[in-house]
Amino acid sequence: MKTPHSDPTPDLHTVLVQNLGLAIAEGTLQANSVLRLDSLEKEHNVSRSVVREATRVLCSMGMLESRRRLGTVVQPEETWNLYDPQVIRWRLASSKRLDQLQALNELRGAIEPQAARLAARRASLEAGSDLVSLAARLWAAGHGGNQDEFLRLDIEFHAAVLRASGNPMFSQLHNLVKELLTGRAEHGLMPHLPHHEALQLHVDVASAIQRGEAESAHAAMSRIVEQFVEEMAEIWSKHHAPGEDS
Amino acid sequence: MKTPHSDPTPDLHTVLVQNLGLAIAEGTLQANSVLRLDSLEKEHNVSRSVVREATRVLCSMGMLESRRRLGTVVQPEETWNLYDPQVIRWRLASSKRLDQLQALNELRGAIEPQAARLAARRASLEAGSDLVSLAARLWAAGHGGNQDEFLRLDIEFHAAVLRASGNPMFSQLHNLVKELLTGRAEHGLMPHLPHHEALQLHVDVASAIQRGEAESAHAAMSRIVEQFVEEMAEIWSKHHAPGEDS
DNA sequence: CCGTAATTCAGTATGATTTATTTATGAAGA
DNA sequence: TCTTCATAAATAAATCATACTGAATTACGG
Repeated sequence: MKTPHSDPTPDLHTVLVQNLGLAIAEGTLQANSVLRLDSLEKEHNVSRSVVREATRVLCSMGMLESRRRLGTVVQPEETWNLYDPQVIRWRLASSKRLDQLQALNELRGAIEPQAARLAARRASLEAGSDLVSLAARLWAAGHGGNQDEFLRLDIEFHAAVLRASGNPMFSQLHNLVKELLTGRAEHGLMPHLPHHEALQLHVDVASAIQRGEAESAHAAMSRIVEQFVEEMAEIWSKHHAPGEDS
Repeated sequence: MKTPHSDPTPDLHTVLVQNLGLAIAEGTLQANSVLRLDSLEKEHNVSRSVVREATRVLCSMGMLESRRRLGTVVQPEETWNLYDPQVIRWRLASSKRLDQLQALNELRGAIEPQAARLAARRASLEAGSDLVSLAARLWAAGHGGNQDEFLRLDIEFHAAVLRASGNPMFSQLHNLVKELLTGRAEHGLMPHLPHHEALQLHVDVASAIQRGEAESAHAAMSRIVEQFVEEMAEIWSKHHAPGEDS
């Protein structure tokens, strides 16, 4: 058996996209900087095709714009595709990580309650039951102190609600929520025991959706997100005594 | 003076991205179809580099995935970047236009009220005043029956609120709102005279933001979006007697 | 059944050529 | 002298064509 999780050496253009994307997101490559393709070739020791493909991708993300006779120009943040998964990751990896986290939390705060509301209006009986059972298992895992299982079910629950909204644009944000939840766990910003209220709220969301009570579903989901942010902020402030960062 | 709005012949790779993107969004190229680079070369009469750059871009949008020895495979909708401006346009141009419009309206319904709420908490005095004055001009244009001016100001108003939210991910969605508003106007789905209530609601949003009344701002903006959808649906149903589509 | 070779694509490299755009140039006109 | 405008030169991206590398799959032979 070969090692199951060894990335089989990513393609060169992928690496270059990564490098440039990170540098632009970080600000190392400032807006309005001009890059020339042939210098990128030499700096990164790759061929023109690789450079072209990479820059082309970054152009479509709004991070570059290539103009004849000028070069390819680094674009300001306003034109980036802030919803592109890669851009999100780059921003999370940059020094503006906290700003990005806040933006993502606010986005989540806008989307998830609305998704819950729509789910309550649209979810099939089956989907409703699935959500209720998911919430029950989540509740059990929370009370049983099984952190890994709790995280897994939490992610699955929120993905299920988003999916039940019937709006593909909402469904797609399950990746977002996933990143936020795992991010919180990885950085030790999660309380050892999930708050009882939070557990109950998940159950409330599920049963409201099952019963078609749109406004209750919306309200409960709003509380979940609010609590999430509050908890994170609280534990964050404990961890970070004045004078720290990163 | 040369004609000001003549596109200077788009680059070949751009055209190819467009063609393939449209075909995939439409479903002409179904998920799991396999494309080969050299056949694309011949079919579109372009060189290898053009094909590679185009497919690379579509890969980064999640619409293609290229695998060695296999070819490049068309991906299902779930993996597309539904927030990419190009993808949004392609979906709006496809036969699923109505579904996409609904999804976008629901997204807007989630984002804008939350943006108004945050704007109320964060907007500077100056930004608040600007909003109020913008709303006043909007109100005047609405009452004066100046449709073009009304549309222009409406777009500007919503963009300003999104910007005032302080969340760049929200700000970026001003393009979305713009497309929805202009789309409505272009398709004759706009009442000749904007409803008085709608005009008043815009004023309400602005003054709530100026005063820092987050919940009022949220509520008023919610009503605006609700009304927008209702109006569109109403006029839509009048235009489309039973048995029509397109 | 397993290991090896052949096959088949995408990935990379490189040289030559075309095209759009800016900048420089210069001639005609005020 | 200074403008104006057309024209030419320069530059870097865009395109084309070809060759070569490498990974994954299939076919083959033991």
